[in-house]
Amino acid sequence: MAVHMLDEMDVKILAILQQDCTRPVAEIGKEVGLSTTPCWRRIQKLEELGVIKRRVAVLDPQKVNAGVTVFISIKTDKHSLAWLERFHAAVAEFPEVVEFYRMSGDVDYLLRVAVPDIAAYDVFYKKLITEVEIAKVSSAFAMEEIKHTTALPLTFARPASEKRRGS
Amino acid sequence: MAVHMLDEMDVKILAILQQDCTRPVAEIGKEVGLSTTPCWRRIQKLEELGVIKRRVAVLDPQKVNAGVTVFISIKTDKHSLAWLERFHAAVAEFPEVVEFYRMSGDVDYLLRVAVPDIAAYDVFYKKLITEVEIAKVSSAFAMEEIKHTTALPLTFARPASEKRRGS
DNA sequence: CGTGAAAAGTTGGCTTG
DNA sequence: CAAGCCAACTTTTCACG
Repeated sequence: MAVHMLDEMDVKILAILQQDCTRPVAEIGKEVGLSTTPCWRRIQKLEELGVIKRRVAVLDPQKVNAGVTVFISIKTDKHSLAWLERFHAAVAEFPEVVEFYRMSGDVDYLLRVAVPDIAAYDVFYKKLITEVEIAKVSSAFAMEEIKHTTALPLTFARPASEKRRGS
Repeated sequence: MAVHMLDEMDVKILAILQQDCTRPVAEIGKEVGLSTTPCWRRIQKLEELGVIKRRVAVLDPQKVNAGVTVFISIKTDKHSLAWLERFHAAVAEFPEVVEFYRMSGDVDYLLRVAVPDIAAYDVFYKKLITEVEIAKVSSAFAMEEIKHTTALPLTFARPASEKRRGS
């Protein structure tokens, strides 16, 4: 699953695209020191390789009535594969569930849920525990979103052949 | 902070754009039953209103070497405003920190961190506790990312004037 | 809201270091 | 093989009815 080999140029391009994918290729090219075509071809390749998964609009949660963020920790006692699969599918179905992880440690699952308000959360919560029976649930509300970015940290992974050359 | 009034049409458009913002306006228009210009004008307005905050490329975490997700819970004992501000700013600075919330309940802060591997997490962790002194920290690793979307649930908030008309 | 045309950007063939 | 040039094509954007 490692990087299929991204060079510094790719990383620069990705950094820009993670910030704003509407910028014209020519402009991006200029910024990274490339003319349009080679820059465009790199972007194509990054898309083919699946490094760029998609391009999406990011909405303001407040303004679309999804401003309340709740983290739900779940412990379960069932561990059969069949149960797991149904559980995963059922939870992932809810559009309110925007993130859903299986965790190590004392909590089995962690979900982040986006809802309009506390009342809506209560409704969601009831739907959830009706649909899937789970041993222990606990909710924690976010009071303030201090940072929330879709931009992943881009560490430049030096190709193996340059391992010993240092930085 | 409420919605500045989105109708069903806006919601349809936003749903599409949250999924894929590269689709031509004409095509989106066709899908929602609108011709190019009015569809375009709606998108413009949604951008002006800040409902659409930005358009970004979503990358594959594995493929850019940021495939390990860790949640860090922090409790603090300091509560002066000055400390808070410095703390927020310092933590938000780290590119590895992709989400950062002030929470209610027994944990004060929750962060989601994206790193290449466990070793890199350790490096990050040390940087973090060096930079900001915090009372209690605990880390939980995500073993599996079952769902992770940037698409918020779009509940159609009916305008006040239609309150009593039902669905 | 629809039409239509100019401006902007994308895409890909062809050439060159 | 990777970069640059250039021209056809697609999409955006906007004035006007």
